[in-house]
Amino acid sequence: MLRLISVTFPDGGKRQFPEGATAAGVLKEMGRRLQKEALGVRVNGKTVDLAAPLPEDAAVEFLTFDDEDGRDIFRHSSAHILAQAVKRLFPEARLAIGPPITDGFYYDFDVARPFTPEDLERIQGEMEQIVKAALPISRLEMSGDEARTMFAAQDETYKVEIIDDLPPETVISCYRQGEFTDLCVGPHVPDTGYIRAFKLLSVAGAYWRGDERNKMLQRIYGTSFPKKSLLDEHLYRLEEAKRRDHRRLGAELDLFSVHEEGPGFPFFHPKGMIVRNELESFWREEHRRRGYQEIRTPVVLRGELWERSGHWDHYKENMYFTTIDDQNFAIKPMNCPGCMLVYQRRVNSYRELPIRLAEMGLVHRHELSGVLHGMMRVRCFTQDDAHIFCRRDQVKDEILGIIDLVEYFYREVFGFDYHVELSTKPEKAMGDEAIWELATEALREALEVRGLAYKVNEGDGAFYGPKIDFHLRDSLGRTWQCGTIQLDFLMPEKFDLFYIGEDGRRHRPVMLHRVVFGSIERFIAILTEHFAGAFPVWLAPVQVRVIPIADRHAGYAAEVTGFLKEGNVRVELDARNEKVNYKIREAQVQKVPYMLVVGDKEVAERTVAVRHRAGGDLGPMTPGVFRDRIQGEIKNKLI
RNA sequence: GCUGGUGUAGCUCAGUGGCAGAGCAGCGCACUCGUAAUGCGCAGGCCGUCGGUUCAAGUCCGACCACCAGCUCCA
Repeated sequence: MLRLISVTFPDGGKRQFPEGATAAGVLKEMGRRLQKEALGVRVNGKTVDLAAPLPEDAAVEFLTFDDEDGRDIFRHSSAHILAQAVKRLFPEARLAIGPPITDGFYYDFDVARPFTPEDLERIQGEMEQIVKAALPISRLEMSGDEARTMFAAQDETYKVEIIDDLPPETVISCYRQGEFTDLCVGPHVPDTGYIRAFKLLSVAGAYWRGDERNKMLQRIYGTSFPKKSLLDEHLYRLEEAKRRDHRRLGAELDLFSVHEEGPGFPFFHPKGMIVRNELESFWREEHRRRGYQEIRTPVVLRGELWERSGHWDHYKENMYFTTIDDQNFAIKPMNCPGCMLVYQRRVNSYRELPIRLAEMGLVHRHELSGVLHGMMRVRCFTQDDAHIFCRRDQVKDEILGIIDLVEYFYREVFGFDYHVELSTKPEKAMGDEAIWELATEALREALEVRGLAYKVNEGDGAFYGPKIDFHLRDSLGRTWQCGTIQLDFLMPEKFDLFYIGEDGRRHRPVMLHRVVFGSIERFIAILTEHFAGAFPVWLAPVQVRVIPIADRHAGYAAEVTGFLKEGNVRVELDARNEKVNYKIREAQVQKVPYMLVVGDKEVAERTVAVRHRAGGDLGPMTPGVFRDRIQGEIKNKLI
């Protein structure tokens, strides 16, 4: 008598299948489209191979390339094909790890000689053979001992190391395709023929287990898709992203530059300064409104101060030093110690707390040469810093206030998408466990109260305290830390800060470090990429370009230009002897929001023909109506 | 800092041992024009830097510098 098992589908439907049925078997009863597209299956919440036998009561959900888990299975199988190809061409290569990543996959190899671009082509060719052969992929399970023996026999030392790190009783799974077997939890697609379209993109060094003390392995990056058209689309998107790159746009729009003469020390051009100044004045206005007072502290301060603050012990690798009158001075890498001196200049009362001291502080940090990246990662930058000194019972409200401020900036004013991380105590830290615990919990609680989703970033806090980080995305999807809130019980201790309480006694304040933009440089880079250079009108270096059609219209055009200038609009007159098409093209390329074309008709009717960079021809308007319109957009910071 | 790649005109790029090139931008002249590039002309180079090989180096070799991708690190 054949036993039956019950299978439940995502739509709630149930069906019976004979015991031992697999998802692949079930799939045969489903639509043809799904049969073709299913890559794996989620059974009772766990993703497994299509070939895995189903349990008695199975809620199944087939995974395709449209599901994140489906994509991961697909890319993971792609990585195995890469490893197989490499082992065929370079039998002495040792395998490390090869996971799926957001837009593709990679595999790390230990090889005697780094891969060349020509090697990559050969590997790509070999992978094509493997795909063409459509080798069935099967799962093997064994004990840790068996697995260790097998991989040791193949001299796969990294695999052995991974196995040794697993609890001894773990059942080890491997996946085999043709002559190639890899240690892997899976799941995988049924055969190598599924990986129809793929491309190896680059090779780079990567440390084993991400630790720079370990050996550097060779990592090959690739991407793969079930259809060639999707691959082509992806490659096209990468090209498009390059057009949004802030380094390219920074030069094209004449915003900023970096030169060999100052690696990592960016130059701001007149147009870049307009964006910067607009951001700063908006920032000042908003901070005044929220009870901050602005200060400015020196860039160079005595070495002793940095010993007291703990920077000498924990941060000196990143600092620049100098000598003045035979005495040791440091260029500030952070603004906090200077700000402490300002707090300490007088005795503060509990009535004054919280004291919020803000500073657009220029800091210099020695970053490793290999990490410099346009304006995103530089060696000198301006932090929109603030240090808040408060009583313990005020901490939570202060944190909430900062979160509110960051959300207002990011979401409402700029329309950014961002994610939040909670960074905990790093290896190199000051202070004891208990104080870190207290500080970390305070931050966590604020996030919970606020209902913000966050991920925990273990060991990534500052040396003086844990932090909440706000990350923004660049055009290629890489994320950059911008805003941060850091809770610090230690620095006030080091500097013996106090306030006089209601009881007339001295009490220790708590200090919060925070930035909203993070650094003006990085923020402008993110802004540039986010808007692809087409800044909102309030930030646009040139808001309007007036374009007379022929010489005889220049007088009226100048009149219109003057009228707008008086209304505080950043306007340029393009009176060059060029065709309208030419001038419009150039204004478009420069992403100028508004172009005002004036010819015979406009002169006669005292109007301007308005063209918007995205909206096209908006028709005629009087200069007055246009000015009201653009001033409204500027005032409301319309995105 | 590490691994790989790349440095030629302001920008994008040709030039694989034998006279340094093109397009765009710039400048000049003509055209006076209606919503994304008018035509003609002229200029513009320490071929990243330093050293080596060679009769001869943009080209081959070495070191360094900068940039690009990634790793590690970070606002």
